[in-house]
Amino acid sequence: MVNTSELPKIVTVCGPTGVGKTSFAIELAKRFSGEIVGADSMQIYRQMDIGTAKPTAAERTTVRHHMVDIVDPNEAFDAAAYGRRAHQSVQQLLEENIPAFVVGGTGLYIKALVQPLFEGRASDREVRERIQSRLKEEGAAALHANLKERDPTAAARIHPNDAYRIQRALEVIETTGRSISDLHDAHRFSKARYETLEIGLTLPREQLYARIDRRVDQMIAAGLLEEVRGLLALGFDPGLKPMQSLGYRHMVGFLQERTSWEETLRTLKRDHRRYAKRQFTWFKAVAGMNWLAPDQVETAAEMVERFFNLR
RNA sequence: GCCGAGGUAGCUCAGUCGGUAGAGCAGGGGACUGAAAAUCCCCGUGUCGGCAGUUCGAUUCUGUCCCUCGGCA
Repeated sequence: MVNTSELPKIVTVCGPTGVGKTSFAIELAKRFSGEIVGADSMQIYRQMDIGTAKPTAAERTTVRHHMVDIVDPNEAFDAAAYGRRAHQSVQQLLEENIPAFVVGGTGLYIKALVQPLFEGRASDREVRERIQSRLKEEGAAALHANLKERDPTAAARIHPNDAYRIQRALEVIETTGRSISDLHDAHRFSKARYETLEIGLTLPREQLYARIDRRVDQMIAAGLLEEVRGLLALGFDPGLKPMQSLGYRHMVGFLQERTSWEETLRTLKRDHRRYAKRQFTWFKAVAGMNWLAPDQVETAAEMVERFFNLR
């Protein structure tokens, strides 16, 4: 058993898209004169505001936000980079004695902050491109078969259709000379950087889905289509990672006349719902999660007080 | 009121020459260690509109009632 009492304390607030994390967290952080560290894989991108439901300028004046608007859409970024940079932000807050509230819906990012990922190395472009072209030519099944020879444990864990993970496993072998399964087995998320109070926001499925539908309509009304048109005009390629995310890929599909407007809205809402469901699956598996409704700020505040031993 | 068509999974429908049923969409569950708003896996029991009759057995045939949609009055 790891003694966590020595670790610095932070509060995390997570939950599915559209549940109301932003206003909840701002209200909570305000009471403790804390600051927010975003844990959202899309809000990190500048110029992508409407589709990512980024906190407004006013909200960010009320409570200072970190890890939002930190890279351009065409810059490389990933969970490990997030873990490093978010850790720096939190360190700084701790030094200044400011309570840190890590808020967002990207489970892997929160994990990468609290329990750093295994020591690997970002795959260099050459290796990644080589594997990608092999994937294109030979297909996922062939690469899976190849992985089975080089790292049978990983091959057993990864489904033959899961092209991304097959690719990653091969990358790790080529960049580190070791198998990803060995590295994982040695790592196992055994060390934590912080002691956390984990708050998960939830709502009955029906209510959440109604909120999501409404929120998508609001994004459209706020000019999501124009935002995407602007990004394209600035030269950002539709193939860029953030351009493949919810909302952005849908607007691109419409602009390229692949889908009607009606179909675009339908799939956009549907895909948001499916995303929310996947987030639930992730967060449900987090041990020690304290589930609350988004209007239970009061309860959350009491939990935070106890957590920080403020009374 | 009469004539016609139909009432089967949340929605749109298929089907059973009588042995209690299946697709698409929607939805649900799960995985997740440097692309994670990504990627991947698994999941279809529903008074076959109600009641009665025929039958060993009816969602399937017959009768009747209810409802929906057309057309005619």
